[in-house]
Amino acid sequence: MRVSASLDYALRAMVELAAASPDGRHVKADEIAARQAIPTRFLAQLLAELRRAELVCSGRGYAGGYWLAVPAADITVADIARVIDGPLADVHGTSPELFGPPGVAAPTRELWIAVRAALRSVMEQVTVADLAAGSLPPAVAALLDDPDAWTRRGSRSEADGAH
Amino acid sequence: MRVSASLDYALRAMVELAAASPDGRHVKADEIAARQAIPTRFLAQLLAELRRAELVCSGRGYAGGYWLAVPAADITVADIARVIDGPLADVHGTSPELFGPPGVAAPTRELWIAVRAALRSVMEQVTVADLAAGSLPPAVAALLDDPDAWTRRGSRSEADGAH
DNA sequence: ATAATGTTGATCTAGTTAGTCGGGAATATT
DNA sequence: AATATTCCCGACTAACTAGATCAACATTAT
Repeated sequence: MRVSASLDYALRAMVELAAASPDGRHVKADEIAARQAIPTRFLAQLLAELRRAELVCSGRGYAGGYWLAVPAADITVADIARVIDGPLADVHGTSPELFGPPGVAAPTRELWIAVRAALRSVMEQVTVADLAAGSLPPAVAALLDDPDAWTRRGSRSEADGAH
Repeated sequence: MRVSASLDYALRAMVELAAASPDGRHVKADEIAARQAIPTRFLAQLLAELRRAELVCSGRGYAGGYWLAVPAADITVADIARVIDGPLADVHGTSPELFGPPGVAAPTRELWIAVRAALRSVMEQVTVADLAAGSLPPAVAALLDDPDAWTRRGSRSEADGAH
């Protein structure tokens, strides 16, 4: 899974807005761009997409800026990903359930559906409120308990047992 | 997560080889291409990559073709994905654990690590032997029990409770 | 008015994806 | 030895996407 720059930027921007939302503050694009080291013009495009998707609101002029359109606890990472990157999972162009590999490879369809389900189990559970508060939901945080989760995996597995 | 044509093709080719492996049969590229509706020349490139990664072996001439270099039960989907597409997860260029988002967005790092862990929990568990046999490991098959896993998700969540 | 801010659409570059092609090298059959 | 069959390798292309920038315009508080 490749997390695009757009999604990373958009998510971080949303966390900034979530952090400001308890006070009802409006945050300017420039402010977010500076705090998160995001190219200003590029961020503006992303915020426009989020606005059209009605995840954020905006206002112009002196008191302008951006703020969340709904409570931070109601916006999941998956919501943002779908706005910015389209469907969570697709198998070279079609969605997994419409994908029909022939012959003996037919079960790869179930594989991709399972992958999507696994992805959803994280991305639909974590909200921008969680991220702004710095605490992931228990079911997700549990994935981080395994110290193995924090290490990069080599090209080939080393946990083959005897070989 | 976008599953590239390359990964889809390579995985299906590996399942074909796994299905032939109990008999020790060599399978020709053309044969796989025909059975799986994959462009022949393109498939040949992918098989060459898999050979360089020592997942398959090849031979030329009349009795030529491809066969698995190791038992099908030792080759996971993640192994193939890493050969064809590189690391399972990266956050616009760097691996999740090296990623250091500033300020209030810092916890997005843990998010991406959790996403990677979720991905691994499927892709490192399923082997090409499982796929060739048509039965996923119990822990993965459990993800498919929820009928929700089989449906596409709309742009916005409908499970908001009251709103 | 005017300065600050968001909005829109065009544009640009570099890289990736998906795929093709030609010619060569190895191997088994005849 | 000749030949048919198969894999091997590198170059090539066309289309698309990602990432980013810019100019001009619209809106709003002071």
